Amino acid sequence: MSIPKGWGYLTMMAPWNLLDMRSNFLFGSRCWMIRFSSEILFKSVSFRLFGVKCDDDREPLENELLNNLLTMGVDVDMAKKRQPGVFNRVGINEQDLKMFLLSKGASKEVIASIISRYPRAITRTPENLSKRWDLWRRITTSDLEIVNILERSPESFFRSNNNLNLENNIKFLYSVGLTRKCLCRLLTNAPRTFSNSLDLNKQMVEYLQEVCLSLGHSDPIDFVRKILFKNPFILIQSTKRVKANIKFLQSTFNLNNEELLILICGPGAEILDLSNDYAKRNYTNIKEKLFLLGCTEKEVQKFVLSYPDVIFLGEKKFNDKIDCLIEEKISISKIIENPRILDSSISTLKSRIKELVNAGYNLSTSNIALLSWSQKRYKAKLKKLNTC
DNA sequence: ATGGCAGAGCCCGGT
DNA sequence: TACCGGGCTCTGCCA
DNA sequence: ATGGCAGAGCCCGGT
DNA sequence: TACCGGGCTCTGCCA
Repeated sequence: MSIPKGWGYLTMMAPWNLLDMRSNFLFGSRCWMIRFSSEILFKSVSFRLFGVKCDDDREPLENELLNNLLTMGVDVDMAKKRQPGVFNRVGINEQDLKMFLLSKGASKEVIASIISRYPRAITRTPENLSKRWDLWRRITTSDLEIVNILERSPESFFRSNNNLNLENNIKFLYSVGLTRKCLCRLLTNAPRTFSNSLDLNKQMVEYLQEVCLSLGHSDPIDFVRKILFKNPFILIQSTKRVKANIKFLQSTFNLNNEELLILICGPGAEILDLSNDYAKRNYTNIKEKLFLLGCTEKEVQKFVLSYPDVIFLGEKKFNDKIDCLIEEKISISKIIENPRILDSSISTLKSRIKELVNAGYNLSTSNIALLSWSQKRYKAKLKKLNTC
C-alpha cells in the first residue's frame, strides 16, 4: 500500500486537481483505485465512488475534500455540524456541484453559502442536478431566479433526489388549475412545496377542496387557486395546522359559510399558517384589551375581521400601540374604525402624534388616518397644517 | 344650473 | 412588520 | 419561514 | 446463503 499512498499525496498536492476538471475526471485523487484494472478505471463513469477501506488512505482523501471546501469559502464547521454524515462517506464530488452552479450564474460566495448550509448538496450527481434544474426551469423564466431561490433556501432544491416526484408535483399543480405564473409564485415563496411528496401536496389540496365543498361553494378549483395565490405558503404547512386554524376562525367569528370561505381565501388566508395556538392567544389578548376599554364582543370581532393582520401582532406590540394612542385621548372606537393605523410602528405613532399636537391638530376630534400614511404624504400634510 | 375639474383623502395591495 | 403609493372616490368650486 | 429534529427506510458491508 | 445492523438519506413536522 505504500505506492498508492504516495500517489494519493502527489495527486492531492497537484494544483490542477483543483482547477482542471478533465484531470479530475480521470485522476481525481480520491479516485485512484489500483485494486481495479486500468481498463475498468478508464471505463468507469464516475470515480471516488467505491470506498477504500484503508485508514491510511482515508484521511488524506478526507483532507482533500475539506481543503477544497475551505478554498471555496465553505464554513466547514457549520457544514459538519449540520450534516456530519456527508463527511463520512465516499463518492462525493464537490467540484461537480461547483461547476454546475457556476455554469448557472451563481457566484462563488453563493455556492459556498449553499454548501455551508446544506452540505448534502455536494452528494448530488451532475445528471440529477441538471434534470432537477430543468424541471425548475419549466416554472421560472430564468436561471437567475433559481439562483436567488437557492441562495435563500438551499435545502429546497437539494433535500430530495427524487426528480420523478418533482415532475409529478408540477403536473399535479397544473392539473388543479394553477397557471405557470402561480407555480412560479409558489416556487419563489415556498420552494419546499416542490420537494414535498406528491401525496402530501395532494392531501392538502384535497383537504382544502373538501372545506370548500362542505361550506357549500361549488367551485373548489377556483377556491384553491385563490387561497394559493393569497397564501403561497400553505402547501408547506401540515394539514393538522391548517385544520386547527380554520377551526379557530370558524369558532371565533360567527360567520356564515360564505363569509368564512371569503375570509379563508382572502384577507384571512395567511392566518392559516400560524403555529399552534398563536392565533388564538393573540385574539384572546386583543379581546381582553378591548374589553377593558369598553368594547363589546361584536365590536372586537368586527374590528379583527376588518383587519385580520392584527392577529400577527404579538401581544406586547398590540397592547403598546393601543396604549400609546389611548394616552393621546384618541377614543377606542376611533381606533377600531381606523385599524390600519396599527400598521405604523410605535415610534412612528409617537413621533407623529407629537408633531401633530405641536401643530395644533386635535387628534380626538380630527381624522387619525394620517398616522399611517406614507412618509411623503404625511410630511406634505404636516407642512400644510403648519402653514395654515 | 349641471358638467368639468381639482384637491384631499381613502382603499387596498405590493414589498 | 412597516411602509409605500397607484388609482379611485368624495366633495366643493367654477361658469 | 428555513433550520433543527426525529421517525422510517435504505445502502451496503460484515459474517 | 441468509441474516444483521451501522449509519446515511428522505421526508414531514415544529416554531
